[in-house]
Order: sequence, then C-alpha cells, then structure tokens
Amino acid sequence: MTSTRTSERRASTRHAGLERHEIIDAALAIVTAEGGAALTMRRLAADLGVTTTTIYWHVGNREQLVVAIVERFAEEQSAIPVIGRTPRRRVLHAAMNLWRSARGHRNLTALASAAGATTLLELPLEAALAAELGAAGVHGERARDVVQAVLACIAGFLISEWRPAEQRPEALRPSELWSRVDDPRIDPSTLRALASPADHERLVESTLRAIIDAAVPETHRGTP
Amino acid sequence: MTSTRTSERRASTRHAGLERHEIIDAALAIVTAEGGAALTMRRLAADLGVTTTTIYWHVGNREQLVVAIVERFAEEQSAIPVIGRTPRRRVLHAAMNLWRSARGHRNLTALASAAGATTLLELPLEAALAAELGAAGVHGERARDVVQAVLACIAGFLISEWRPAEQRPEALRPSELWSRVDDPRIDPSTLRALASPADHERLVESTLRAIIDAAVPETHRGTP
DNA sequence: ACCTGAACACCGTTCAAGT
DNA sequence: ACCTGAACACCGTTCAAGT
Repeated sequence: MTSTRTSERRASTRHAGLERHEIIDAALAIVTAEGGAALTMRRLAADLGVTTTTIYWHVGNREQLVVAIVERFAEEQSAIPVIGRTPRRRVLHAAMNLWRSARGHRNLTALASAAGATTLLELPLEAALAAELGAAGVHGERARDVVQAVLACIAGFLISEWRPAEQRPEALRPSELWSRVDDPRIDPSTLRALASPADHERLVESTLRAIIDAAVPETHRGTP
Repeated sequence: MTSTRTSERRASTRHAGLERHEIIDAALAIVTAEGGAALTMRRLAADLGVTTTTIYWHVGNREQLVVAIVERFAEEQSAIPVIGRTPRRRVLHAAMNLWRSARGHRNLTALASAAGATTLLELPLEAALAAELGAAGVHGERARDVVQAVLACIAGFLISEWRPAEQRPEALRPSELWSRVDDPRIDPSTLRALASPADHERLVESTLRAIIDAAVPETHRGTP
C-alpha cells in the first residue's frame, strides 16, 4: 500500500509529481487511523514513497502540516442539522452536535487541540450554535460566553476519555485512588460512586443542559 | 547551579550518593519552571551532574518519573479552606478552589493531564468538594456526576489557556476566524463578541455555578 | 520547480561493564 | 548497590546538490 504511486509516477516523469493535497490526504489518513503521534515526517514520506525533505518543500514544517490537515478536514465536514421544537432544545442540540462531532473524530480533535486549532476545526458547528442562541434571544457577549463554556466542557470531557482508566498504570486509576480514601466527611455511597466510572454520554448532556438553561430564557417567542 | 552536588559528593564517596527524592525534586523544579516539555532525561541528569542511565536506575522510566513528580507535589500541597455561608456557596467555593489550584500550577497540571494523573494530583481538593456536596445533601452517583462535570469544565478552560491566541499562527486565532464569518443567522454583535476574548475568570465561575445550581438543592437544612 | 542524500541536534531506552 | 559509556532506534529540520 505504500509505493504504488512511486512506481507508477516516477517511471513516467522526472519529478515525483507529488502534489500538496496528496500529502495532506495521506497525513489525514494517518491521523484518523493511528492518531497524531503516528504522524511523523519520515513515516508520511515513506507512505508517499518520497524523501522526508520533499514533505518540507511542499508543506513547510510539521506545524503547518497539522494546520493544513485540520483545514482540509473542516472543509469536507458536512453540516449537521439542528432539530428541536423549542429554542432551548435547539440550542442544546446544537451543543450536542459539537460533542458528537468532536467525539466522532477524536484523533483529529486531539491533534487540533494540541495545535491550538480547535476553532478552525469546528467553526461551522460553533456558528450553528451561535445562530441557535440568537434564535433563543441570546446575543453578544452572553452568546459568546455560552459558546465558550460549551466548548470548554466538551474539551474537558474529551480529554478524560483520551486516557481511559484501563490503559493507565494501576496506581493512577480513580477507582484505585478513591478506594483508598477514608474521609469521614464523605458518605460511603459517594465514595463508592467516585470509584466507579460515570455514564459519560448522559453526563455530558446534562452538563451542557445546565449551562444552557442557566443562560437561555425558557421561552422566547411563540409557545407560551 | 548545575554541578555543585557533583563536585561535593563525588569527591567524598565512590558513588554519587544520589537519592531518589533528589531526582524527583530536581525534576519537579524543571517542570514548574519550564514545563513538561523541558523535562528530558538528559537534561535532568545534567542538572544533577550524573549520567542519564543513573536516572533510569533510580526511577525506572520517564512515565514513572512523571507519576513520582505528581505524587510528591500532591503530598506537599496544603489544604485550602472552604468558605461560604450556604451549602451551595460552599460547594461553589470548593469547586473554585480546584480551579485556582489547577491554574496556579499549570505546568504540573498539564503534565499530570497528559499522563492521566489528574486525580492523583488533586485528590484532596476533589474530596473536599465531595464533602461539601454531602453537606448540601447530594450523595452517591449524583455527587460523583457533579465532581466529574466540575473537573471536566476546569480541564477544558485550562487547555484553552495553554495556547493563548497570541502565540498561535495568525490563521488560527479565533479573532481572525470569526471576523471572516459572514452568517446571516448570527447577530453582528454576537460575531463581534466571538472574535474577542472572554473574561475567563468570570466565565469559569459562572459556568461552575450553573452546573452546581442545577444539581444542588437551594436550601438543605437551616436557613429557610 | 521539484526532489534527493547527508547531516545536525535532539529524543527515550538498553546493556555490558566498571567499582 | 550504584553508576558510567557506548550504542540503538527514533525524532524534526536544514542545506547543498542534483535534474
């Protein structure tokens, strides 16, 4: 799977004829399949059947490559429709779309986050959220604050999934750590709960709902 | 500042006499001063006037070193008192203590987060939060959910500060990206706000308050 | 314009050898 | 038991040189 392009193209032309977008595509494939750590300049070059320096000629350096990957992926992403009968529900749905999207392509989200390119990645969905907030009567800085709070929560829940407890050293697992806590102020049932994992999906939704409900008036216009 | 310990100790004993806790201390110093990326085995060894392999003999590998650093820091952290007159306010205060703590030693928090060791780092403050939730009448899984939501939000807000807009390539700055958006669904005042940074400190507090208010009953016992 | 080969300055980690 | 020296298999990046 590595060098068909080399043998085919190299035979016919003096140059490899490699184009920038082919590099981005190959890089994107590596990231989605194996994560950002697998994206090394040498590995990418090998996949394309060229020398590492060729990559540099086309894309500059790794940081620029990452930005290009995120950009390309963002272009190809299709809009997710927002549903819901009340403005509030639509806002929540738009927020959950962001969560589902980020979670759907975690490897890319992780890479974008490390590069500080999350906004670039999710701009259309963020815009959709802002639009729904407007429809619900929330504008300006208040709308911005909701968007940012939603984004922070999503990012936070995501990173708590990046290193699932199972693949951590035993001493770092919350279950281990909490089971050792002997604090008279804390109810035994609470300690037990803290030692066991939460239903993430549900928790994300209820957290986003709390944030939204606090900022979005219950009814705007229409349904009394 | 590098090799006083070498010249002093090496002269007197055959062995360097290096102890594990000295390594951890030196590593912790590097991380707090210069961040996790600056913590390389060679750099650490050089700071201690010793060979890289010596570090491995004492601490195993880098991952174990990081865990040891976090552990040591957690030990030394003093408890932060919780204040507030109502249970709800005390819960919020306990949550804000977590935020302030994490923000106060960002380099260590970032390192711990990458290693999946956040719980290890902040266990006492998490326990304090759980205790206040108990005092407010929230127990078991509901308390666990609040703790986790608070932690996720804090983590999310923190990483949005790790790469401040100023040190990103221009094309990645939210101000740049939002200023290009021309979406008729979105109010101009909202677009302007989205292009400018939020007051993080205020936003974190109001977000945590929203989460807590949604989960903690307004009055428990006492003040009617 | 496009690509190669060799090199530089880094990483984490291991292993045989010394005292 | 504690430490060194040399080596391995990686990184990102640059630069002179080729066609």
